[in-house]
Amino acid sequence: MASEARTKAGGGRPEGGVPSDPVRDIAAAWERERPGTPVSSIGIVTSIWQLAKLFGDDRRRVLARAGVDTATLDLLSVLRRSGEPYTLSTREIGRRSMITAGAVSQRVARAEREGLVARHPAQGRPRTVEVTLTTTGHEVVEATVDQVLHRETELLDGLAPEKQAQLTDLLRTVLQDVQHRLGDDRLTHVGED
Amino acid sequence: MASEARTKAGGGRPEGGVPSDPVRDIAAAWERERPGTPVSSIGIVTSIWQLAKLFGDDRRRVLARAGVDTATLDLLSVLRRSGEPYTLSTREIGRRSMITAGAVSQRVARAEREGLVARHPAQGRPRTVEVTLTTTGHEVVEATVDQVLHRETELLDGLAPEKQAQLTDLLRTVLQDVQHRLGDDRLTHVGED
DNA sequence: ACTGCTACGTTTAGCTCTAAATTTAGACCT
DNA sequence: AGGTCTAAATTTAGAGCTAAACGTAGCAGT
Repeated sequence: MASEARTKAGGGRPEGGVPSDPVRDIAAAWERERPGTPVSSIGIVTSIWQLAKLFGDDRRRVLARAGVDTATLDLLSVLRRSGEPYTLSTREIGRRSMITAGAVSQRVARAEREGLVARHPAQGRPRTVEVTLTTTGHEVVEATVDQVLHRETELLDGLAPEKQAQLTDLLRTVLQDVQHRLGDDRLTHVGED
Repeated sequence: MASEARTKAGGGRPEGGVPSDPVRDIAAAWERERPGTPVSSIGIVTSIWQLAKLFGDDRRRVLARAGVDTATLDLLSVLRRSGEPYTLSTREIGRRSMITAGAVSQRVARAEREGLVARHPAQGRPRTVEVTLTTTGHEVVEATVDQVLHRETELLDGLAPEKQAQLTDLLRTVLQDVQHRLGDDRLTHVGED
């Protein structure tokens, strides 16, 4: 029992023996405990989940030093990237950041409180609110984005460029496929607005 | 402006033209707006992030129907997988689930309130608390795990088995590498205790 | 034996998210 | 014109998480 990540791989001791593989151990544990458990997705889903956690935690720490939080930087980045006049509807922000309308409202409210964005009703399109980057908000993006992206490039440095390209391709394929299967609704009305 | 995801790909309309690639568009937008921005990590990090979000949201919806939340199922699963006697220290739970000690305390408290786990001081090891699956907790795992894993297998069905294997391999490599670079501290004391 | 030290778990404050209820203001019928 | 519908944003309730402060209890050195 409790053989997971301990049996013979040495659980991380740097002795150069058999390389440990915690994710594979999870699938093996399910099969040992419940033969027939459908484990084939674990090697992909669990790795993705753990990588997202590692990258996310790291990004939070990097940004904390600059006094920003990840949710706010995400909002500012979406606006910055959209180009002049750095303005998007809240609806569009939600779609691009993959969060609910309520989350958009709260992100915008927080950022507005700090003077990073401004809100105003859209011309011609009723019931629509547009969000614009302020000068301060623009400055915050410029001061932090490179740091974050450069840091993440470093973290991936160990993987040969060729393999990085392979991985990028595979992930793009999976992402598109999964989006389709998850009823696509959040992505069908892209080209408009 | 706002050419992101709009320029010519048609933004998801199923017309069979140039396939849209929202992640690539993000890198392109940074380069257009801020030439020199280090965008090389985006194809990997952003895809991982979005996939984690899609899988996570979907899992939450699947589990909501069964009246469980993802954090609780994660706790129960770790215990279930560890095998008889379905018991782990809170420390070990935190390490395996990649969450802080405080988060473990809260997860365990919630699950204990619902009668899914029990807490008791460890024999022989002072200051250590062990958490055990109750019969009810065991039943909840059995009733839900297959559903979740099967669903995720389905979501990945579109990718040929060969490519799934390739992806699994690449992700394992990256995961190990990134963990090393992130000072490893959370993983060095694995085999012990 | 006494005094810090250290390793563990818990509690607290604050942030962020989702889902659901609520508000708001054009648009459509008759 | 007046009532209903609908599409948008916002607010609210509640779940989770992290970081940091706290409590606690063996242990080591003198």
